[in-house]
Amino acid sequence: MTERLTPRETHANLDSAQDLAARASVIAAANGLFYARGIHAVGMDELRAASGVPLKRLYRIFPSKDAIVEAVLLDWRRLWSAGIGAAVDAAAEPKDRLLAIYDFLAGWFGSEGFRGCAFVNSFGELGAQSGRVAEIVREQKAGFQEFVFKLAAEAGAPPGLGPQLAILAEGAITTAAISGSVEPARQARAAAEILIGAAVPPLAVKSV
Amino acid sequence: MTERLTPRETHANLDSAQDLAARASVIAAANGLFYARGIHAVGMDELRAASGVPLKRLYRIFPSKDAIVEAVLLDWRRLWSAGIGAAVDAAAEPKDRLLAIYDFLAGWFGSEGFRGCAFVNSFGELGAQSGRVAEIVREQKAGFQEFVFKLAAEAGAPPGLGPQLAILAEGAITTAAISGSVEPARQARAAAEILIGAAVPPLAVKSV
DNA sequence: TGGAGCAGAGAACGAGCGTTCTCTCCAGTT
DNA sequence: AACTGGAGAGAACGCTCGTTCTCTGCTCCA
Repeated sequence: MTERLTPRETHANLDSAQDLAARASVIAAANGLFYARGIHAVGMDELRAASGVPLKRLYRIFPSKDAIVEAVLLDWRRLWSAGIGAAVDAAAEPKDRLLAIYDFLAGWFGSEGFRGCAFVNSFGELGAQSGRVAEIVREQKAGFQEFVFKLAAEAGAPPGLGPQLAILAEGAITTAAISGSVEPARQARAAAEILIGAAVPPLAVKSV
Repeated sequence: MTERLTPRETHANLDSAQDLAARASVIAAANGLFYARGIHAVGMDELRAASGVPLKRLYRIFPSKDAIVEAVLLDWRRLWSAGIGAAVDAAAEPKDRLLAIYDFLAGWFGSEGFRGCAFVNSFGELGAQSGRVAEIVREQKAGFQEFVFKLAAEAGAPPGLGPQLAILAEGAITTAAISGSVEPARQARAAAEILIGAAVPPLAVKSV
């Protein structure tokens, strides 16, 4: 497994490591720029300047801008899953885990540079032209629906609750993005509490 | 008031009428093309071909493409208000008027060429670059919130219900656009029924 | 130490777009 | 009937952007 490498091979390996670092740098830069300003609005030269990766190397790592867009979408998916997963896992009770979604949203909406759902924005901008973008966005949204669905099931709710809570979250994101207010998160949370209460009668009622 | 016009003035007036017709034709064409494919993706030449209005006249009527975008956004607002207004007015009972929103959405989601909310799409594509676009979209969404708020008030609901129902509608639109399904309208409707029921206890309860 | 090859910087290229210009033709005036 | 003003068609212009190419210089092997 651990073979001897000639100096040239070592050099080649170092190149790969550099490529990996450059790749990460490009994705990080593109992530921020695409989210803040949209995808067409950010040119390759700006990406080069922001990432510090020369154009030549950039095109060696990614065959085209489309490939960068795809990589960034996948990175957004990873970040979103990690963020909301951590927020939900910080709660123990099934109902609190559901409500943690909206608390997570409130924090996000209030954060610097919040500009709505990156997937929805990309879909609006490129979904009609790029099948790959539309596909990734669909997968992301289906994954979130599934995530909420499972949390709802763990709370003992009937299957109808999951989609309702997911729609509330989606609507809160869009509304917050356009209005620039954090309120939609609280409003969605209040609605979710009512829907959860209606779907999962509290045990306390039975014991009374 | 009804002055005599020289033939040249008459001609000038006819020109104005032609401009009006051309304006309507351009907006109608742009409306369909922008919605289906996005705004950057549609060039002025395509707009000329689709509307039948020569480029020269087009630029006499609208100073720039941005002006066309703005006119189309205002047209979308008019169409949306008229559509949802008619749907709501077809119902008499306050609660039914609220629920009519989601039935209207179901019909829209199932219609040919549905691609989500034109305002949200435009906002995602241009909101970061064009302050005017962002402004119109914000106004449109604020207007819809107000519309739902008034309907909720007429149903005797506390002020919290309006935003919740608006968020549900918004979430349903986005979810339907990405998933391509009509289901979100039904799911949002079901959630709305529960929220309305919780906010406005039925009179029947009092009479029992 | 001489040479080979690759990296980086940035110019160059080609396509697409918004906008303007030119040329031709026709309607209406004198 | 000659002329003028404007309309239409489409070429042209200038700019941006994705992508590729060229040139310079450095680093690693013999």
